[in-house]
Amino acid sequence: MINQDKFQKPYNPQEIENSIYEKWLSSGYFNPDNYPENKIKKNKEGQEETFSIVMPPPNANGSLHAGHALFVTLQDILIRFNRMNGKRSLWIPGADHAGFETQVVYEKVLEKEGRSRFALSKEELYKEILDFTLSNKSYMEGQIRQLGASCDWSRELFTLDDRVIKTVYNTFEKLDKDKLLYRGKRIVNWCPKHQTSLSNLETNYIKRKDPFYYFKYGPFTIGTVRPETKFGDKYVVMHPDDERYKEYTHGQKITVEWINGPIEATIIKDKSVDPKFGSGVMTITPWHSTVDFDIAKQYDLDIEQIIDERGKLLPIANEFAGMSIKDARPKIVEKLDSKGLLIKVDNEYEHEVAVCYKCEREIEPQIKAQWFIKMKGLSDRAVKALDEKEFRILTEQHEKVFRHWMSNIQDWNISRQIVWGIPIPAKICIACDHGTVDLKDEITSCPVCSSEVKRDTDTFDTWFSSGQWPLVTTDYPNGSDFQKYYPTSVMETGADILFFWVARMIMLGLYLTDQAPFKDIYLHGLVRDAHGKKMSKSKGNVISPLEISEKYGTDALRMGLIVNNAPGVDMNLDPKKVEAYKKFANKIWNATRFVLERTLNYSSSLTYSQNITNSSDKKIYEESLAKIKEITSDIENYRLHLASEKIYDYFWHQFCDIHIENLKNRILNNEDKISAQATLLAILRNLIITLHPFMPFITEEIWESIKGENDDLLIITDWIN
RNA sequence: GGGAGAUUAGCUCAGUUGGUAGAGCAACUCGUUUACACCGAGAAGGUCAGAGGUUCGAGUCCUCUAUCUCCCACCA
Repeated sequence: MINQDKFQKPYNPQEIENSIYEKWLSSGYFNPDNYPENKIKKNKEGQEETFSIVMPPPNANGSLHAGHALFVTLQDILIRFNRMNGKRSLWIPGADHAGFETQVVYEKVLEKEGRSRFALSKEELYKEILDFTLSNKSYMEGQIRQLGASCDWSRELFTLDDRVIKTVYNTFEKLDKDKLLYRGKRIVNWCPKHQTSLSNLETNYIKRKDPFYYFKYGPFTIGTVRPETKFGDKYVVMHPDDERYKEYTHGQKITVEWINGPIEATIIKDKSVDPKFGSGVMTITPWHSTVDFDIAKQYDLDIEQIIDERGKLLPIANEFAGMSIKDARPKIVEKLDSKGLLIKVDNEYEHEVAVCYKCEREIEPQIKAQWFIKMKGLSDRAVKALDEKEFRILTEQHEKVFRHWMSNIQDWNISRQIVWGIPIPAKICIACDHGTVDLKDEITSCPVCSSEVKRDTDTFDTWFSSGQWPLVTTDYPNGSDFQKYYPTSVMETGADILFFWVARMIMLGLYLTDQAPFKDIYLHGLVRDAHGKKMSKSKGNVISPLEISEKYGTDALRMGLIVNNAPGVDMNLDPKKVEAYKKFANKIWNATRFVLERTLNYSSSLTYSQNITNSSDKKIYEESLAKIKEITSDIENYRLHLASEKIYDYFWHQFCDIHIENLKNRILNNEDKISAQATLLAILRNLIITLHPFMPFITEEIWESIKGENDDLLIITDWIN
């Protein structure tokens, strides 16, 4: 029976969205276990067809932003489409504790309250961040629901759940056994503010002009922007073929006057020095420079720490000890100048300095004992998998970037000196600093020197555990989901975390299962404001997807996010565009009302197309089916930006503007009326089905009024094929 | 230093395998005709950055130039 009362009022998304979502939830259809058996497609081998997506777990440390709204929309469209196409479709939601990211957010909270993380014990800090994260997590889940995500909440996983930790620990141990893990004293990117090491990906480079100083160093001239590191410089390096310095030999010792009096310097000849840069001579500071460290290691030179973890000079700096770099630099230059050792200053020197990607404080390279994963073999396997099409990257430009990064990969530092994360299960020798993997917490003495050991206090880089996300969410290695849904169908996420996350998931997935964790990779770009500007709080141009959704409706927001927004490229979100799709929702609503008013004598959907007898009606019906076929093919090939545009255009400018306009006169004038009515109803029904993945709320609401007696919810209704 | 990409209507962007350019917004004219003014009808707007080339045919493929954007990276 058709209920048309509700169509007397304009469409109001706020009134229906919550109840529709509740209806879906109580139907159980978000969970593929509840999929009606008779609808499931089987492949040639008689196996059920499945479709699966692992949701990139949003960081549980704030509200959802436009990027989240975009990925929810894209993934929900794919899931709904495949669900309607007879596949058991699983979308696994999650929440990310987001280690360093969240700790940084929480430190800002502390700062506002005038507190410091360093005044808290590790346990206290962990507890506070956990409470903060869990409350954000439930808030965030509500927002994902508001966006219409048809994910299976019964399978939701948090990145600190026991199942995750267990898998991560086993992987850590396996890497150790396979000799892909080592603990090494190496130069790491050290952030003096956050007091932790960072991976290369967590550093940015900013262009800066700094004074470049030339100093007299014995018979040589050396150049530097960092005089404060030069206290311990007792090696002077030049290219072996540099004619200017041929009188000096490798290993030769000379005495030079330096900052705090005369020192003995040793000549090193090494090809890494560029004779064309400056004077072609440099001194090295191995503790605080990667290049210098490599040279020092090669020739087995002494390595001395000059600057501590807080960015202050150590006792080696004599009268400057305890001073910060910033304060000390001009004073050191002054002293060198007064000793007649300053030759000149170039104030126009432009270079790039590494900074912490969160606080922009200059990275202070330090030598630290950290856990590293050898990446070369893992990356080779990933590239081979790509070559052999074990998975594909749908956007060509990203495939190129991926290959480039993979072939230049470096070992991965997975240790972080923060409390908010998964503790590294290892023991460290107090005497020799040797690290031993110890999942069961049973090792009490160092296997190398038998000395006492302590627990490693570091935690894993978040991305080490996230890198195993498709495994843990499908319950690797023995869960039935793992058998059924791994490898997943598609990984849809932001192009900005291609290296952070996608690359690591591929490498770890291949390492553990010999299968890439997903078949297709769909990457979306950044969501910018209406004029292509990056959204930022300071610019005040942040568009909250939840506000937009409340104002224009979730369906309109979803359309605004995807129509004509091509995969892989940055996209602009213009509220005016969303408004246009709010009008579209209203158009759909009114068109439905009109069609129902003129066709009330039809109540069973099954008879619709059978009553199309007029030959021109048949033709437009066939044309509508052809259009749907085209749209279907676009969705199957991830061209959602085209599919959404086509369904919009067809509904409005063909179905409404032309077909309804023409047929309504025939109905009024009683010319082949039944065929005209049947045509309108049949096309409307098919279009509502086709629109559903894009605009799930309004279509489900309309479906209630147009479905046949034997039809279930639209979410589970068969696609038009 | 290395890499990837962009340049199409006033603005923001589509254009899938090469076949005489499309959408939304803005602006213009007309229209309240009984689904819808959150509307309809109509008109306007582009030598597809520039120059060469391949082709019967190029926004689409190739080369170069200009401008812009992003990513990666241990040159003192």
